[in-house]
Amino acid sequence: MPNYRSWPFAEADKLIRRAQDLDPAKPVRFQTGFGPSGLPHIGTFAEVARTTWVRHAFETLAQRPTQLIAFSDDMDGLRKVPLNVPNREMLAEHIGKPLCHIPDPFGCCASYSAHMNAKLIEFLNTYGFDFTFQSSQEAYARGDFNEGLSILLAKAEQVRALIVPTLSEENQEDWFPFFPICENCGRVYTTRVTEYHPEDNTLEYACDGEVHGVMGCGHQARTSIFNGKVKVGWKVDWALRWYTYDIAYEMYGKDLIESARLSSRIIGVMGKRPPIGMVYEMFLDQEGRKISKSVGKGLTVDAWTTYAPIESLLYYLMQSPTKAKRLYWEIVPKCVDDYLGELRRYPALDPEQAPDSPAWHIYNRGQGVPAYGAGIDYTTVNNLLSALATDSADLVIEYLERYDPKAAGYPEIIRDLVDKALNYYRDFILPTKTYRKPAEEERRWLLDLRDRVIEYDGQSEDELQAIPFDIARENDVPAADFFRLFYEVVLGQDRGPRFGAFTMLVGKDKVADLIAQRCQEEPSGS
RNA sequence: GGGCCGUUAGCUCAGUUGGCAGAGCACCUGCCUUUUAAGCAGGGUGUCGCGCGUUCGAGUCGCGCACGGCUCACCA
Repeated sequence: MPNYRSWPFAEADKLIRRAQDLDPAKPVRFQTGFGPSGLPHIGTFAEVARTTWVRHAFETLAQRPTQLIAFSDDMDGLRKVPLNVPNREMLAEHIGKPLCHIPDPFGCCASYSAHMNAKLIEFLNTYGFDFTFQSSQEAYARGDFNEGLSILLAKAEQVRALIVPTLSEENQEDWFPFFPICENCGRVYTTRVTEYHPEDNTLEYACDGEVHGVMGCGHQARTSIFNGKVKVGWKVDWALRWYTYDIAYEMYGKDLIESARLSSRIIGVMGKRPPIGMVYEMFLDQEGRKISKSVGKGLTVDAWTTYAPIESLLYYLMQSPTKAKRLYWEIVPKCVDDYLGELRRYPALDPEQAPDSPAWHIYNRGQGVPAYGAGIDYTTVNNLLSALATDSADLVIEYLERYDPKAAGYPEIIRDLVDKALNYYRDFILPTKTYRKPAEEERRWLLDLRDRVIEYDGQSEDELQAIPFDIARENDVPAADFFRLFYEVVLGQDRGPRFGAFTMLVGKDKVADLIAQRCQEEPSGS
């Protein structure tokens, strides 16, 4: 078997050993988890993308079927109201209740978590990930966890012995792995287990706690632990999912290292082994701070894919997942160019080397890696765009194909680059353009330029290029100053393309119109 | 205090199994008799954070240390 070095294969190797004693008839399960209290963000995207790459590497090496479960913790209670959602006063009334039992603050779905789950599914589908969505609430209600819950209740003291030492002193005494949902007020964070009965899988609770200023209702009852009447606490929940679905692989951020360690010991108590785990680093913003889920700091997936090809984002996520990386716009162009470099290199790789190329992973195990032999890169397109000061993709592409005839051979990639660069130009460059008003003398020179361009009836770029030089010489103006005048007044910037080539491609009439338009505006602004 | 990551050119960072230290940007010089050029050609004396070790050979491997950052030490 070939010895691939890229990290998804290294992970797959570990998983192969882990999966040896699993039922070969069943798919090997991968999991990613989400907290539906907020909207999906780049961390979510990264986790699914990276897990998918390990999954594909594993399938390639092991030739076994796999499944990726995207698990949503929608039974978790609402602890505090997020800052970035509407109807916050309504939500405040529901603090302490499971997210799946709280109305949708956006008003369109059956519940708060249903809204977030729908967003998550939509988000992942947009990028074509293959996954099986699983709601925690549905899994509890359906009884998926009943067997595991029964074991946990029987071994509650052992679980307590693992968790309690990690808690603050005031929480140690009352802590119990199970969190009953109060059948009276519906809250899960205000209940306290008072007795438990492993022999019939029930427990007794009192709803007399407090969460963020909200008091329990005082209700007391005895309830079954099955079918969603009771959930288990966080680290126990994680172990329960691993146990129930035989999860063989799950990656997580470094902030969950300690949690994963505890969950691993809990599943050990339950009698199974934890999945292979991989720790990835957090994403940081430009100042090196962790990107928050609730605040829109740093670059979003949406922003990246609006202004650059999505493959460049995947390429970025492929690079060293265990290294903290700052995420801000300035890194994107380099990523795009590096990604294009991978495409250029790919066809020449030996079949044995190809699976270690980022392109192989990004394009579904090397299926459909597009050819790219042009020299055009994203930086080129951006520079050209700012020189041309145009919003016409066709014009830009014409220029590119003149510059590098090979570009015509890869129309899809070129078109995507231009479209994305144009989006960036429109949103960030164009609004900052300032068109200088010409002085009276300058205005005459420019109108002279316009007239001579209209009169010229040849097809020579060089002859067109000679016109501004003639005008500059005749009026005793340095050529460089005259060109800058043209750019500042007509294009709203201090640099630009060669006049001759620009005029030929844009069209004489269009250039003449632009000049006339800018020169007509009176200095007084009347 | 536990854990994780980092420290390589002015800046941002590559450096794959140990084998002559790299890229982009920035900056400088020159060129096309015709731009302040999406242009071309040149331009790098780097304590690879420090020390010790392994090795014929270490940016790379091992141990120790320093500095910076993040994360957990509430809760899920």
